[in-house]
Amino acid sequence: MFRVRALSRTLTALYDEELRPLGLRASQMNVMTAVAARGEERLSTLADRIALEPSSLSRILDVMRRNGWVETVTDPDDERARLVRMTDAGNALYAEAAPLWRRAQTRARNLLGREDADVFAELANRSLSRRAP
Amino acid sequence: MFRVRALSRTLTALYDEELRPLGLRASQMNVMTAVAARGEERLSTLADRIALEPSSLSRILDVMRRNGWVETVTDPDDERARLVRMTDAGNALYAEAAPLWRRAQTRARNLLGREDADVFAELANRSLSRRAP
DNA sequence: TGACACTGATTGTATATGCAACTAATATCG
DNA sequence: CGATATTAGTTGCATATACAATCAGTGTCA
Repeated sequence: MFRVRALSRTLTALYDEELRPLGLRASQMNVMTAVAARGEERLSTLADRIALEPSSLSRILDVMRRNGWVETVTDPDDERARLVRMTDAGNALYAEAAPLWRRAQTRARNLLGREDADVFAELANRSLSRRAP
Repeated sequence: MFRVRALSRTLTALYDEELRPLGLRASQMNVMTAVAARGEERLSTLADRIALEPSSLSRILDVMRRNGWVETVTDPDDERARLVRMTDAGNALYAEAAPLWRRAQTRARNLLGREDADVFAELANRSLSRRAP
């Protein structure tokens, strides 16, 4: 547990370092990747998909909205819900971030060891899908 | 990377939940375990050992000190340095936390899958020892 | 349809975390 | 020795994260 947390801190620092030139953080990249992949999506659905509490996601979106990378609109089908979507600026940034992200991935793989990284990803996938009964 | 972070959040929530009756958090348990294992130790050494920035550790220790679980004294051999040690209250709490911790461990192993958990721990160990060149 | 339960999101509060800047103390070098 | 570089911690600032409480819509059921 301590190990997973330490690894999480270490990897986050590594990715943050690579993304710093764009003023983007790992947590935001996480959200951005999810939004970019799905297009418009509800906050709660998104939160669930990336294993974040809605309240945490709400806070992260505040920052991203302030930076003009995403926007949130009220769902016309349910006025309680908010739909999250990328802005043009967000998409542009996302494209810029891709190579930096890949560089971070490479560094992370080197840190973990090339084969171990795959095993790791696989295990994490299984664990996370098993989560949330 | 997202997966490691998600797993870290998930596990942290699980451990926090078990430890909540004692008002203890996973991050604090991490520090407490390290201090209990080593006895008196410098903040910077401790920080390095658990892969935390000194500034982060400093903040965590503030809370723990406020709760009376640890104390920090100036190192007589180097007045810049601070030595961290457990208090009696801290040791008592640590003992109380042990069974809750074990319960959390069990739940975590079930979540990860018994064998996978071992592989995971092993991989994380290797990665972390490889860290910090 | 009107009261009440339920759901989606936000906000209050607290801790965690890290980088950069700063302070205090020690080490180093001319 | 004294100026300077280095090192140990702390603090300012910003973000991340979660739980609990709250607010605002929706749904349900008598």
